[in-house]
Amino acid sequence: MSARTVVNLRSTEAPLRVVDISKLDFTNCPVRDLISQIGGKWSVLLLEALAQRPYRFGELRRMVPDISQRMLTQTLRDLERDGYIDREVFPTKPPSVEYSMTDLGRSLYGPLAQLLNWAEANHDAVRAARVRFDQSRD
Amino acid sequence: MSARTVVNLRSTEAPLRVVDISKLDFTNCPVRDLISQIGGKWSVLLLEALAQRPYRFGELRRMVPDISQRMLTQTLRDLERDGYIDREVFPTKPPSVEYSMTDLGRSLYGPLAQLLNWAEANHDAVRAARVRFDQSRD
DNA sequence: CCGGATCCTTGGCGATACTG
DNA sequence: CAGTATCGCCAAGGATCCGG
Repeated sequence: MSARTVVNLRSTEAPLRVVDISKLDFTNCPVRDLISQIGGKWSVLLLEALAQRPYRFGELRRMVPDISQRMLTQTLRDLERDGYIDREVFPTKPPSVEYSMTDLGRSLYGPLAQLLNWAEANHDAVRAARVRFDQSRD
Repeated sequence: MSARTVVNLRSTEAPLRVVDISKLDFTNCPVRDLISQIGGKWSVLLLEALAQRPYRFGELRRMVPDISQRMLTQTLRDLERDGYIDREVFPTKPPSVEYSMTDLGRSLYGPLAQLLNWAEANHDAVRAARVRFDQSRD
């Protein structure tokens, strides 16, 4: 494909994002890669918790009562693997493990928090749109 | 639960997000609600495309060759239902349908674009973290 | 050209039981 | 306390055919 459509998005204040539409093939795409990870059911919740301060495994488990032990372990491992959080084992008896955010994780949490704030601020608008849509199709 | 931990997150510049940990039960949570929607496999991609300019169904289909017709229809309907995009039918022959962003959609795309920019800027760091993690467990 | 209907596969996630 | 291992469900998503 020779012709490429490169568009520089502009809002009223600043360019938002430069996108090459023809390159959005999305095989091994960074955007897809990140979204699919934090799109998991518990990732954002755990990132929010650990953005506040470090927590131990059991603390997180109690804070999120409806998460299964399996998913807590798995989600924490995935976040650790991507470099967003650190895992430190204290050789106490019984052993305890503390999770904390890395610099990369805090860097992610900046733009992520903006999106979460948007979600809270506009939740009513979205729900109203849904009601309108559902009613208009009887 | 009487004792609540309300923390005001602060980076070096500004408060990022005020979170009440004990309220993060996440049943009917706006954050979960939005993330689970745009966390779909194609939502962000279509939002990016339509943030540039309106497109017709067939155009989107050609732009994203690996999406199935079914998922294109379904994702567009979900985005329309949430009020992010508009759908306009032109009674031509054969009929054509054009999709375009609403004001709400553009408002969402602001913070979303910031996150996507972060994803692109830090993709290498994340992939490096993964390699380190995988190698350290042999 | 657009999209609904149907069938099928995959993987995310929960539940439970078991170790160091 | 902090995991691991195993099983099974179910919704997301792909393939294909049909219909206006």
